[in-house]
Amino acid sequence: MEGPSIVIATEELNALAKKKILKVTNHTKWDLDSLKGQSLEEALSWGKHLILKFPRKTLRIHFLMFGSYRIDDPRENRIPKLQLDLKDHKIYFYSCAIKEIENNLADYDWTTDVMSDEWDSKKALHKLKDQPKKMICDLLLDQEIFSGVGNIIKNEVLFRAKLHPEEIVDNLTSLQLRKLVSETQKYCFQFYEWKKDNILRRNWLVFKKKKCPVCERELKKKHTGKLVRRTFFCSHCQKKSSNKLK
DNA sequence: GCGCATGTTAACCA
DNA sequence: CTGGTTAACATGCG
Repeated sequence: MEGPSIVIATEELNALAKKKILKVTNHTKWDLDSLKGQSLEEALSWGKHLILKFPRKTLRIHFLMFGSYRIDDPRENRIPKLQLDLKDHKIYFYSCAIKEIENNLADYDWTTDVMSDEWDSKKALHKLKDQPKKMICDLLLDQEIFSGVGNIIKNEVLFRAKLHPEEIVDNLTSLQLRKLVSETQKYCFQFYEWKKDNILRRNWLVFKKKKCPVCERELKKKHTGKLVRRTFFCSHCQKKSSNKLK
């Protein structure tokens, strides 16, 4: 689950804040009995982290690849990692990593969170330039630069910015790098809107696609970069630019 | 039914 | 210490 999906989760959960938790069903390794009688104070997100603040406890939930949550409407034959029963609603978290964290959230730097009001694009640009030999397909997935960006967003951003996934920072102009950063934020918010409207998949331009939507050539599918993550790209529209003017 | 994939961490080894 | 590899986690899809 990627950053924008976590933001949607916080919105759905915040609608249930301040309601007393009547029952806790816990399959994590943490002792969460004390949540009973408390209520969710606030749900926040940092990148792909979902942070649940309770008066005397703070949990961090990471959905990894396969995790999910439901509000009411539980999955059949599945034991949730954590279930919180309120008076009128039940909240279920499935196959996720749940961790109790310190209540002070000062460890989180929201300037790196692409979905945050505090997102600092200049800082991201500098961090890119600090790693001139790295491929941009890897840098986009670096949670210390673009917290919340995942592999789907990476694919779509690279196509929109017309950049080759295996391009290294050194070979890009400052303009191209700024474009990369701005397209990332722009697409993250687009992802968020489409996801809410349930039309995310149908708007993918390259992810899991066969043909380039612009030139109609066959897309390349390759596991790129040091991270070896799946990348769909058009080698005609996303050319390497080794001799660009700086 | 197999193999892979919207992801991260930790153990292990060179 | 650094960097690379592997496993673990656990589910849906083609």
